[in-house]
Amino acid sequence: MLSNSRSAYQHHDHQRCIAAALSRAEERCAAARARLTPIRRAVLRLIWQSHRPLGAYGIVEQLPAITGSPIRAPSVYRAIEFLQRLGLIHRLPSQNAFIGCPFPGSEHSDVFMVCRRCGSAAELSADHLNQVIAETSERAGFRLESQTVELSGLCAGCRDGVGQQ
Amino acid sequence: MLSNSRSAYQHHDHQRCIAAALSRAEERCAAARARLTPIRRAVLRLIWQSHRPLGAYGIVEQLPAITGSPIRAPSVYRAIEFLQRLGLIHRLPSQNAFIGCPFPGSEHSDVFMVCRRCGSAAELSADHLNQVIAETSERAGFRLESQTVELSGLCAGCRDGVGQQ
DNA sequence: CAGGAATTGGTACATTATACCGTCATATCT
DNA sequence: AGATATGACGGTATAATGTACCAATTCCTG
Repeated sequence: MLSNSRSAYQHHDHQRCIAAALSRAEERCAAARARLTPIRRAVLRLIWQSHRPLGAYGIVEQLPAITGSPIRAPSVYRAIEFLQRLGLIHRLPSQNAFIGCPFPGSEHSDVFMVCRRCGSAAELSADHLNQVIAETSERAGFRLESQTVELSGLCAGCRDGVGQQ
Repeated sequence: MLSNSRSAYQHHDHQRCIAAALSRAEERCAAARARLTPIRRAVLRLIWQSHRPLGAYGIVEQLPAITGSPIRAPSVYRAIEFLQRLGLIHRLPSQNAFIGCPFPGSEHSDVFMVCRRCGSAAELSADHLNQVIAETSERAGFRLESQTVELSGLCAGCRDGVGQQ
């Protein structure tokens, strides 16, 4: 079972999180012969700034602090689309927001646990769960192609009253 | 396992679908001492017009044909909120659209199978799947409160090339 | 270097959703 | 029935999210 629920919900060296994500992104881009341009890199860094999903216009607001000059919505959405295509970020439909993927490149299907108190989202890819989803679809005569699973509730920290925020 | 995948994806007497949905709505409202006003009823009927999720502004456009006079967005959203609160409709976050719930009142958690070809969405509540989701959350230290599961793929009809649309 | 593809800049606009306030209807209590 | 509280609706304006389009620039490759 792949999961980043530890680091998403508990104290950790988040600078390492960011650095690791950017490093994985470099790899992915090299492998795909795609360019991690300054804008794309800045958008990815911003999305990784925390483990809380970030909206497109939140990015638009915060980008100038990184790039120096304002970047408009279309450019941000283009960067987002690129990062999504490479599997570096995911979109959480219920929030109109984006979150960094902790294991891009590895085959996995999206399951997100979103804490309603601290807002952090952890990603998880559990073979058993995926298998049951596949079986359930199959039994209903449905040919499953992709899935979005968003679980809402309380993360470990917030449940015990020691949440980060 | 509760599911309406038969009727959602195959030929059936859809007028009965609508009538049954409205009848269930009457019951729910009576039980909750809530009022199924003409607007709310018309919105519910429109959403049940097909098994394809319908957006709020699609409703705004089509409402005059039922009510006779134009109804603006805020009124539609108010009706939607009411119907959601009573569990009569669900929102599909990835589509910004709404779909009638085939089994309101009964305890269930939302799993939707959305056909990318015909656009129809069936709802399903599989005990086993729900249990595995609960277990997976638990194991990750997450206290699950609610869930949204959207499966995308091909329904039985479209898979076999005999889809309704 | 030339040519083509990819990327970005920027305006305008489309789509989805909500804040706000005034009015009207309904239910309840006396 | 009349007073009053609550709920529902009408309607304007605006917020928030997302896209179409075209021009300008940058980058790669022959």
